[in-house]
Amino acid sequence: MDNWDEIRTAYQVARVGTVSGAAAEMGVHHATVIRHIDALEARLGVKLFQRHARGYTTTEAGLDLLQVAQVTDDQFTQLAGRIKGQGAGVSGELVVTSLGALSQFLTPVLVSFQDTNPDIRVRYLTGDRLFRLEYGEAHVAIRAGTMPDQPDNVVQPFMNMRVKLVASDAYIAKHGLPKDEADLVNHWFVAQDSVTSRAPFNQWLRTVVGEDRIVFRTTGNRNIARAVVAGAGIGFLSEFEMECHEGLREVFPSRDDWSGPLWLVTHVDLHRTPKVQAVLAHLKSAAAAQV
Amino acid sequence: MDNWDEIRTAYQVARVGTVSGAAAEMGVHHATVIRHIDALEARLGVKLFQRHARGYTTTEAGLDLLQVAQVTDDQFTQLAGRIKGQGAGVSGELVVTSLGALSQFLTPVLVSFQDTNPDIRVRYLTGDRLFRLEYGEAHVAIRAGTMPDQPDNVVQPFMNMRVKLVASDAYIAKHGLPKDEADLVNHWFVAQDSVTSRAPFNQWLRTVVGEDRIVFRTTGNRNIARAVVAGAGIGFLSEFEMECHEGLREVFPSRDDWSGPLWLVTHVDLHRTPKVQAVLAHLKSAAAAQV
DNA sequence: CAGAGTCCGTTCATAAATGCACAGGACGGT
DNA sequence: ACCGTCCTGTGCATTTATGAACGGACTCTG
Repeated sequence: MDNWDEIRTAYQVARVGTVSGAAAEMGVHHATVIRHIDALEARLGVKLFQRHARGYTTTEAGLDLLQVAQVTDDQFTQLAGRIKGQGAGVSGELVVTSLGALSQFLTPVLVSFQDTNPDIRVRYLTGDRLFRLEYGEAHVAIRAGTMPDQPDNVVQPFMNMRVKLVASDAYIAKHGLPKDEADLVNHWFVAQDSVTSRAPFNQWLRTVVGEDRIVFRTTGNRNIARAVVAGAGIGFLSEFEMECHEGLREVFPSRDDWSGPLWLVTHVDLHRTPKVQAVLAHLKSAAAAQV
Repeated sequence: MDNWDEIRTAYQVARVGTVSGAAAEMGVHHATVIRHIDALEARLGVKLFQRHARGYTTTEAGLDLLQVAQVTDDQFTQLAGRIKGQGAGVSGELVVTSLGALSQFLTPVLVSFQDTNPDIRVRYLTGDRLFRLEYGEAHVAIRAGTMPDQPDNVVQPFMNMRVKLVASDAYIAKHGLPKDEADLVNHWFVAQDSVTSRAPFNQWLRTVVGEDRIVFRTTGNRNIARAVVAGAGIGFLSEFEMECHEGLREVFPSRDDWSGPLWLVTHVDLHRTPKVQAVLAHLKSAAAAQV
């Protein structure tokens, strides 16, 4: 049973009772209606209507079709209403993904967004795996590093992820503070496990101190923070992450070339929707307040 | 929400996940699928899918459409099955209409037809008003008189409605039996109220005896029979009607030119269906058994 | 009984949807 | 790293569906 348009035509004829009336209802020529009915009946092998000069009368099969198509028409109308309304309002699911390092900052922001938009259901995804916008896995992604330039993505600058070079009180008691930048080579460091990390502060660290000075490598910012707290060495931590650990002290003033930009990335198909626009505005105002 | 075919296309894309797959499923070119989706999204103002090189992923709106259209597809499939099967089998309603005079003969025939086809629901309509085949009011009509020649009707000879000239015992006791045809002018008659009746026996009666000899006119064969039983005069009764009244005797041998032919009439749209064919065969075999 | 108003059905010109071919991009296996 | 495969997207030729117009039949009403 393909060709749903013919069913719709037959439905209108059954409802109105005449070919002309159905044609006017649908805004097409009555010859089109006749052709649709003829084609549908030929395919089914059963007459749906009895033709006479006063109009078309349904047979039993036509009556059956009328009842089924009536339900379909109602459901499609409701569907159209839902879909159109859904595009307009700020409701439904909102999926945001980011680096795990940002959860400390993003979570309260998203909670307050949900608070001002009660119809929103937030899903905040962080993970090793990159959640891909083009597969519909997220509405908004927050990416770090160089500006993404995927063709289907809309990219906006978000904020700078400022990092600080910190050490625990235990480490300082044992090794002291670095006197200046040149003194760093005499200290021990905690860093990302991936040697090829393209984060600017990691690249800076690789150029300033040798690889052999990095005595503790691990995956994930959370583990790095734990290692620094435990006194394994000096490490880069985001300012958000510092706040939730005790006994950490900045060992060196922040340099501008450590901080990498963060990008708000949305898929072009979703970018214009009010929902995405609302969350983007909320995120940007939160970023402005942060500075 | 017009253009149900585009909904169907979107449904297939949502189900399969790729434009190419949906196109193959529907037997059309994938460019057609893309155009349908674009048109539907433009009309709704909302993206139904996120496009990427690996296929199409549903948005929330697309998922909603998928669920609604899934139901629709099921219902249309079931509908097609019902309609096709209904054309094939002998079931559902069967509407037969005839002169009221034939009910004595037709009713048991139709009962036995329903007995051998338990899925049939018989509606046997008799009435003053002519039930019209072209409006779908009946599947089969039994008509008397000259052969109907409406263009959309299929006409078959059915049987001869034989009538007998009868009188009640009470009448015979009072007026005696007519000796021969010429003696009829000395008797009294019961006949149809409509002077213009074109039934052959009525025309014969009008030529043989004068109008003044018809002392009792009424409408409907049933009332004529009652009048004859009551002794109002001699009258024409069908052989079926004679059987259900006591004290009636034939006063004159039947003439061939009294009997008018009966016709089985069906609408051309319904004539080829097994249901109509089955009841036609049943009626004709019953007529053959009658003779 | 006649005329006006509807409605269906068919033919031909036109507009619209479809199919085709090709290009470009992404992914996976070798 | 390269090649093959599968996917989407677009311009152009063609088929298909649609629209316009006319004729015929019926019904209702005055």
